[in-house]
Amino acid sequence: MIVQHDLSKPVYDHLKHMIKTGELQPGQKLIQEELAEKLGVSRTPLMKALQSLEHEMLVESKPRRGMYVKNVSLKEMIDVYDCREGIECTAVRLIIERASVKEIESLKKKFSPFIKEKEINEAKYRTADEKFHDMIIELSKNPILKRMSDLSNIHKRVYHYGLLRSPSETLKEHLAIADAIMIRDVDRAVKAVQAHIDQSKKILITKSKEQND
Amino acid sequence: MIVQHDLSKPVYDHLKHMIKTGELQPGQKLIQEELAEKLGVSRTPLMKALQSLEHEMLVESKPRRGMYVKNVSLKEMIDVYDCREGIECTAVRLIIERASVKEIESLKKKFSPFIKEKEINEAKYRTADEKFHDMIIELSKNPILKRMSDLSNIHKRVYHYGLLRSPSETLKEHLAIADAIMIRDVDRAVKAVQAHIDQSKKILITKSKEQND
DNA sequence: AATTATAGTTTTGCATACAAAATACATTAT
DNA sequence: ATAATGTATTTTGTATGCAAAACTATAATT
Repeated sequence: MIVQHDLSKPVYDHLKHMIKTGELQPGQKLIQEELAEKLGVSRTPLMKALQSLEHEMLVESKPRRGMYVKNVSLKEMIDVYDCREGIECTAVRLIIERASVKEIESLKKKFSPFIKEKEINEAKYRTADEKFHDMIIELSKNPILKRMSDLSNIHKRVYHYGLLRSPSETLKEHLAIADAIMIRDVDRAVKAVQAHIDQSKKILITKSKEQND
Repeated sequence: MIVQHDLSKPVYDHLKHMIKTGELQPGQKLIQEELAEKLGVSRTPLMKALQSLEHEMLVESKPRRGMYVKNVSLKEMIDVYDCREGIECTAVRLIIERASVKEIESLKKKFSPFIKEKEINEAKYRTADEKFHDMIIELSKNPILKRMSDLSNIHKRVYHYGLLRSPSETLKEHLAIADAIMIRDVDRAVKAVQAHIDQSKKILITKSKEQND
């Protein structure tokens, strides 16, 4: 038997992946024994992993009823976007304060492959988008901010509602953020982040209104 | 035996209280069997509660070593303050957007008992201070922001470092925040929040520098 | 005397057993 | 046929058993 120091960690990673890929569908009930057997562990480390995912809002616990893959509503998604505005603005402030030129350059590089292209590969762009926002949090070098960001990781599932805006549209905004950070202009960077998030939020609000008709 | 739907909830509350009051001291190791017996439960619901507290950064887990009451460093406290700036600015934005006049008035009322007093009772003021900041989060009516705020609840333990600033000094700032929200002036409210937090952060940074000498 | 080795103890992390709650199913009554 | 009731099954939440890791204390070695 393999000696593991913390079985719940690989289980956590695996479950997260299964949720992200849709192998576990939103709303799906997670039967402990069944899942535990599938992953080859007992219910103890499985539950520990599920609790972590619950804290990240990827999983929902209904007491005495069970655990379910979280079904993210448009309302919640809007709430998440409101939060991210605060989180990312704080992050860019900190980056401008403490990140090196090299680090900031690596930020912009995330999008350089797309600048000259006419037809942007959506999947690739989406990955770059995610990494860009992740990197903003990383470069702020604030572990607590990172944890808060993880808490709203469900925002990455916004794609379940389809791509909100075209890459050509958001690419400009992403570059504007990176450029403002590069010249260490806090006000401009904050405004660029706010504009970027607000635009996407607007789409969500429109969709939300449509849904309620 | 009393029928409980979720034993870990009361255990969680109890532990949180024990940490807040200092019955469990920062840095103290939490021995599972010992604590479980003391609280009259088994290790299973105890561990569930401890994991929740770990996510809130009130408890720290060292793998294979055990759980410890978190010892908050000045560095971390500064990180928390940086985060709270983002969180609370977002909150006041949302409050101005969606809170009723009545709700906003209740915010300011938190400090009305202190306005005319010459000598402010520190303990009472501290409680009002906590409730004021809690209420800012509540009134934003964003459950995810609330969770993020809970994640940085350790900031409430800043008092371990002594009262950072005099009530007479911060009272003005608190009222300025409330007033700006009252007249629904976003820019002013945001600036008031930033000024308030930055002032306290400055003290922390000074203390931190002193410590490193 | 200080450091290392070793035996014994404690404590963690995982697996599992078990009772109570929730759910599914079948039987009866309307 | 539908609703209601009772029974069987599944599943959760808690307790507990057990092996391996970590810790402690004592003895051995330099």
